[in-house]
Amino acid sequence: MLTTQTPEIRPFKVTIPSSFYAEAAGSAPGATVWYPLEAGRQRQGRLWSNLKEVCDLLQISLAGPMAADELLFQHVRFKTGQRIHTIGQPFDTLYIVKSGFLKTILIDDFGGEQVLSFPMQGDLLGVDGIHTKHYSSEAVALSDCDLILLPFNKLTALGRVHPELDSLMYGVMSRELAREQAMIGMLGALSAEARVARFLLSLAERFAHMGYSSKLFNLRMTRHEIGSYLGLTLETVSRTLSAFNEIGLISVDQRTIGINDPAALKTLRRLPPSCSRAKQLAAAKLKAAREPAGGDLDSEIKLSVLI
Amino acid sequence: MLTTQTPEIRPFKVTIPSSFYAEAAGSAPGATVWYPLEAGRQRQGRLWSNLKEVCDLLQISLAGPMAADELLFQHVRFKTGQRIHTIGQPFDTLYIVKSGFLKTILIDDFGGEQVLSFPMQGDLLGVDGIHTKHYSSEAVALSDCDLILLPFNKLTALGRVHPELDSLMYGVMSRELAREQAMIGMLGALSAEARVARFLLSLAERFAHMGYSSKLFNLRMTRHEIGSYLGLTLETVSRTLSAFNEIGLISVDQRTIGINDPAALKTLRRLPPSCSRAKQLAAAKLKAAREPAGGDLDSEIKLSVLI
DNA sequence: CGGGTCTTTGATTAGGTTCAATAAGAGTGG
DNA sequence: CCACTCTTATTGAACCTAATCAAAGACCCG
Repeated sequence: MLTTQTPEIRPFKVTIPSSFYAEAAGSAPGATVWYPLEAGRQRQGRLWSNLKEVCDLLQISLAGPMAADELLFQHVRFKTGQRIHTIGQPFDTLYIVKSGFLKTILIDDFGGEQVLSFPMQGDLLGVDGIHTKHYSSEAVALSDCDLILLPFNKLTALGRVHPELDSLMYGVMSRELAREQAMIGMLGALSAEARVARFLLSLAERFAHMGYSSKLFNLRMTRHEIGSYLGLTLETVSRTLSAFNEIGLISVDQRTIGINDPAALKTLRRLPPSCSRAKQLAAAKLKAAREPAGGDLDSEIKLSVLI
Repeated sequence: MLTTQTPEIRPFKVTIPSSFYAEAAGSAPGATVWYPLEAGRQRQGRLWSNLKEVCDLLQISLAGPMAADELLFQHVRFKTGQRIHTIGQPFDTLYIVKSGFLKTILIDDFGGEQVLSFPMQGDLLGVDGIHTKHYSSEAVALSDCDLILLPFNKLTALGRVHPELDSLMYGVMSRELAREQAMIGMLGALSAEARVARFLLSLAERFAHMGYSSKLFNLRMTRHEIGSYLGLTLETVSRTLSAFNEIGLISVDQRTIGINDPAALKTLRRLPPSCSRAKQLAAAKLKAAREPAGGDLDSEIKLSVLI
């Protein structure tokens, strides 16, 4: 299962040749330059980050004095649709999202993809690969992305020189774990509406933290991907969004979402019947139509409903 | 939310006074004795484990030579029903399960508990507390338990002396993360029957790994707890178990489970209609009764439905 | 413009929850 | 030891949420 090399056909291929990673082994810990940059590749934007930038990005405060600019971490860019890593691929590096939006997925026993998370700025990718030395999930760019490389063997080697790195990693992994626990809690206990509401709120919070508006933003993912993430179908997601829109909690226009009533979204457990009233009425009509008790009115209704 | 000190009344109280943990801070890294054992407490059984035992328990192979018996880890025993840690409690130590069975839970926005996992031999507890310095979940003993203490500040301090410890921790945390991802995948995608089937199989595997029978074992948790864990109601769990029993996949007698057809359980997606036949027949009857094409029966039914 | 994907909305159905009643243990105290 | 209670488990019936099936509209991109 873990050895699958994902024979599926995908829209894009990873453009970084494996040789790009090949030189990771065998250089001294603490070296300031890790990988020769391939000639002419991805020169736009900042290509390196120091430890401070990495910590800021991860929102982790590093105890003790930092190793300043001694440690540099290389960036890589991915275009929309590209895979960062695939299931079963040998694990060697972690990634921190500097900018852009991604999804991580699991391929279930037959072919269907299950969305696990939507990483964005400050999130860490690839942690699931440490244990088995193979990635157990797949990461795909939903927009053009700028990722910071954290080659894992380098990281552990550096951990011996700069122990604060290990603390940093513990913190990040623990946060990830707690986040997944919250996700499990949500999937286990909440209704469809509550899931969608919380999803929107969590997006809003994350956008706010990145300096974007928490009141108005664009979804980078499809309804299908949202549904997969929330354990719902795309139709249910769409309907729920429409319902929220109708009662004014949010404003929906395709992938543009306006958050109008965050408080209501936060406390929402089930949708007040006022909005599903139409549905209920229709159901009542049908019911009434099925039990005619004799009468012309009844037949009329039956017609209007059935035609 | 995280600051909740769990005001709920619980059947048991933690018997270890907080002063037991108070001396964790401020001792030298690498010390072989960490905590004074309270006089007369829990002397039965082995009280200390060395690093090798810990690694064996965690099923993690430690690269490089081990620090032999220099590092000793203290055990603590908990009785059935006791809480190991609660939500919001300051984080200071990790626990490895040496023997016994537990559950970890989340308390959702109103009071209901959501089961996150059923830790047993070799599992690690408390990792979710590292990031915020407060446990974000609660662990409860489902049977008498023997846990190994891993005071976290000691662990990080020791990591500087014995870097293999950090690798060990990365591996364990990564495994935990991958496990939770699989859980999310399951909750998002599988039917009730498939969830129960997988749950039984995973229990069987874990029992087998501990040297117990994978064909016959006792559940340590209630139907309610299983349901919470799987995102189902206790009734659904009970019914599914009964259905599996009826078609011979398993044998159920209260909490004693016999696994008869592991292969079928593994590949099961939805239950073959043969077993829900009774349900279908009943439904068909009702349907037939509801559409009698005119007659006295109609009014009768209407009455019974509307009143 | 046309073909693709994505989204919305409707109608129907099925799987799972809820409510309810009963039964079986386990523990407690007389 | 038995009656009593409390928790846990089983089973039935009705209801309801969300999935499924289906069709049409919106958007994007070559």
